[in-house]
Amino acid sequence: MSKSLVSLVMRGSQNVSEEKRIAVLRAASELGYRPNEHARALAQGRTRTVGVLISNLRNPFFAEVIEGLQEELGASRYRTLLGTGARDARRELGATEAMLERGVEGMVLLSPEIPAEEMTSLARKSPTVIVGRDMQESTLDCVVNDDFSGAEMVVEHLAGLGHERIAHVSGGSGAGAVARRKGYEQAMQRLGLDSRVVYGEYTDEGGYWGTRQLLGAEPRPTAIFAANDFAAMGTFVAIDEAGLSVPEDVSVVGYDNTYLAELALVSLTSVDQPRRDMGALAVRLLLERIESGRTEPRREVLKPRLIRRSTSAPPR
Amino acid sequence: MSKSLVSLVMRGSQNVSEEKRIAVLRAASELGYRPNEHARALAQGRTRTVGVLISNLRNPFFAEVIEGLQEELGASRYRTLLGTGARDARRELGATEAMLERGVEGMVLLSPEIPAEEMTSLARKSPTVIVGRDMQESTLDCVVNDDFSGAEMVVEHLAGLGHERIAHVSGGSGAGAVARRKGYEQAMQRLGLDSRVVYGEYTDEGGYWGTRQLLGAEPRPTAIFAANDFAAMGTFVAIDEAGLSVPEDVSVVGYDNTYLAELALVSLTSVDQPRRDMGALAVRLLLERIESGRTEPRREVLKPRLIRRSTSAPPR
DNA sequence: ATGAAAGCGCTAACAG
DNA sequence: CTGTTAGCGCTTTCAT
Repeated sequence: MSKSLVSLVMRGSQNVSEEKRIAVLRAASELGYRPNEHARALAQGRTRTVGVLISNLRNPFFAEVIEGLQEELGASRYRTLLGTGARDARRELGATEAMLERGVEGMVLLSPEIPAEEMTSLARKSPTVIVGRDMQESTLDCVVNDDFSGAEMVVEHLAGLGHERIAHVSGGSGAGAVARRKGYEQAMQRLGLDSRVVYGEYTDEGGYWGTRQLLGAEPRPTAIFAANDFAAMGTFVAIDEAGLSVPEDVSVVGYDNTYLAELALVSLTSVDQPRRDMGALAVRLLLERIESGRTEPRREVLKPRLIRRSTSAPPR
Repeated sequence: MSKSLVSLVMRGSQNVSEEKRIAVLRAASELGYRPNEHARALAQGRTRTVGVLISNLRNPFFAEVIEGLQEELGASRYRTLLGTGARDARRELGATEAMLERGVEGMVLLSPEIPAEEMTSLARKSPTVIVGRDMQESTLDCVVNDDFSGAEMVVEHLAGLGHERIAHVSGGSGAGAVARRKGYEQAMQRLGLDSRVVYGEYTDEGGYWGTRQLLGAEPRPTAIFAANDFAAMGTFVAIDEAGLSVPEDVSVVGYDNTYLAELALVSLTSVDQPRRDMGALAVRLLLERIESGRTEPRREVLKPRLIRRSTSAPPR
């Protein structure tokens, strides 16, 4: 019973007699034997592991993306190596470096803050795909949702309910915020309505202050498209403070369809990004590079969908 | 310029001439050299890595625990290996197995669902500490918050405001739910008040249905202690449906002080667990086992604190 | 201060 | 079908 025999058994080779196989497996479990990944990686020169960088663990957006990711990865018999960035570009880079030292064969970066140039040089070292941050003219693969058309859907939905004064609290410099604003503006224009945008942020404070501005001027909007669900939470507060109510006086729509939107207390109409699909697609792109050696960049834009809930209704 | 020289330089040994050191470093950066963790781990026979199992990525509770964890780990020059369980005991076990194969020197499990026996046998293979799940009479280390006294604090707070009919929507079989209920009951009894507990869950639905029961019977409570913040969200809905308002008619207090509680829209009085500290403490316990070889189990119980916000006020 | 050589636990030819 | 042998890239004695 030599090492190679054990090795064959552990990898489930066909060329082993049933007798030996059983003997090996029993011995292994009795001795509590566990194969050593490091030795294996070293000998094989590969790891079948891909690194996944979570820029910010607090963002509930990622959980589902990662589920989609891991499912697809598991199906291809790859393992995952998770890293975190604490939403700081330097730490993110440190995390990618650590992953590379651990021999990942490729990386998926979830909404990284890493500057574009550094990203390009990263991608030269190892196949890389970005999720949730648009890399327009890059050599990198990315998968994003179509913020532009998501915003259009919001406007169409509200206009369809009869709203004309539809305002937008933007997401400032957040990921996708510009596309959401542009989608809003273009849809408004197409429908012959006047745009009204105030600067905000992807936070409830941002939504709050933006909405205060909107409600402070006449004529006030009958509907507000908040840059994301968090901002929408702030919008509610400002509306309430103004003595108005949702959706009777003002309709509110968010973006991202986080579980905030799902809470019965909130029941926010919002735009859903296909998170699991985004994760799965990212893996497929990555494996194309790893296994088929594709090199020309691809940019996948997934269609979001509007989830109607209680915060949008026809104007009075 | 031999391999050993390079090795010395890479680890910053003193016994290298300045000349050679520079030469090596320059060559390394020119060639894009990156040390191979696997080879290193194999040669050294150790990894300076600890595994961290996140049972459920969706739970926002973990982000801060992990920050505390990683900070403390970094300070001791250890690295982190993250694994996820998707709140399923079998997957969690699979994840721990994968970590072990990757040679972690110990593990921190965050609110794992793994059955107690399996956990014990796990801990025999590798030093292990549990965070967020109480292992009363176990051979394992654990760090938890004091759910019992947290619940007492809630009751004292509400009683201090003048409430007498204080009800509790329990967390059913969730982690810490029993201790929270007992703390509530004991504090009520000590204050000479009648307990009223309905069975719930750690979800907004659980809070909703529990609260409906409470409000359906006379005399209705003037304050409700929900098992956690999510349940409190459901409590709000039920109170609203009953035509009552918070905190005028009914005060509400949650537990965990998640960011839900912080949202201006919610502004929920809640009990805060010292999450970062819990993470840091877990690491210290683990390192004691790894480096000092401690074997007798320790159970650390951290005091939570009450965060007063807008949902608790004196009764009418 | 630097180089040579052995070996960590495994896999991958190759031989039997 | 099973055993032998030679590395994978690094660290670690031990010489020089």
